[in-house]
Amino acid sequence: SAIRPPKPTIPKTLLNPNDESQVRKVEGKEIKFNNLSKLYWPEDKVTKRDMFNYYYAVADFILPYLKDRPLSLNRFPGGIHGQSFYQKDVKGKAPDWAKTFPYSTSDGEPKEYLVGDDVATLLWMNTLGCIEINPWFSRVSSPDNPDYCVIDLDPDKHHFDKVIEAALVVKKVLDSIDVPSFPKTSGSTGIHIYIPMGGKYDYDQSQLFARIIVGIVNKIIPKFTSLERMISARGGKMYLDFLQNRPGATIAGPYSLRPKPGATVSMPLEWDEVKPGLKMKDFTIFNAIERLKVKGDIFRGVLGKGIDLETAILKAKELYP
DNA sequence: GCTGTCC
DNA sequence: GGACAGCAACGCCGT
DNA sequence: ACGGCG
Ligand SMILES: [Mn+2]
Ligand SMILES: [Mn+2]
Repeated sequence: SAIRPPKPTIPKTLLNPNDESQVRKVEGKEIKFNNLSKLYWPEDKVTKRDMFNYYYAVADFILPYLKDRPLSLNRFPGGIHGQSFYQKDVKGKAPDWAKTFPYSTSDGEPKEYLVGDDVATLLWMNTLGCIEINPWFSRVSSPDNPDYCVIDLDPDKHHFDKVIEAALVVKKVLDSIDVPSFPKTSGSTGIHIYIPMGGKYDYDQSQLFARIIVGIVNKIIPKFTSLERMISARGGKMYLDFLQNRPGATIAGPYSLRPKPGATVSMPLEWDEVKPGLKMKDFTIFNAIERLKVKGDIFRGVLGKGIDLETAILKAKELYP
């Protein structure tokens, strides 16, 4: 029979429930785990140890979405209510076995992103206080060509039910032009809708496509959605964020924990689950693993064959002149 | 959260 | 060992 | 040149 990738499995927990500091070899790579009883989500009594055990358990499911992607680190060393900060440059700081991706900022300083690879890299990133995972939309082998386009629904003050309503309009528009789409909760307030691009186009083209789609959606539901970047110009409406499709920009990836009360997870959904009654807190560190056991990874189409942009844009122009 | 420095 | 200080994004675009 | 934005 054909060789196929091994089915994802869920291992036993990595860390014992007692010791505050533990050292483990993960696939031959040594990682130190400290302050394991620190309450990262105090309201939910979820500790840093729980976070490591979660990511270790779901690693098989998450890693395809991290492998070969530069990672923006969003660090919460003091837990979800502590001071947080971003970090991109890990030059000279990552373990020697970790992969990195060189880049330079406008001032010309040579720097290096951490690059997603294996479970050791994932857990080392977690030791820095990275609760959530923010991977690029493209991989180092082709950094200018995203694997997917994202439509990011940012509700501001709107109820989650309105996000669901907007998501279903996005779905209807994409269906009408025969473009596949994959929704997930953000774990914070919104919904992310991914469209597979297959690395065939660049970020400008991907963003232009997202702009076309949200333009159509906004024409259908102008009363509560906006395309304005400036918050003050949105008039309290939900932001249909297409600008996130640009080099170096990120959103929390699938199965990522979020630094929010409830210890929510950015959870991939079936479209038939996107309906009134769906709640952000339906998916948390407490039930995500059980759901993965039952449903498996329902998001992999995102990394599959990309759409044909010319055909899709033509159909859109035809149907929505 | 980690590293290096200083006592 | 313990107490510290220092350090940890980025580019676009409107004004 | 600065600040808002994600
Ligand atoms: Mn968002
Ligand atoms: Mn956004």
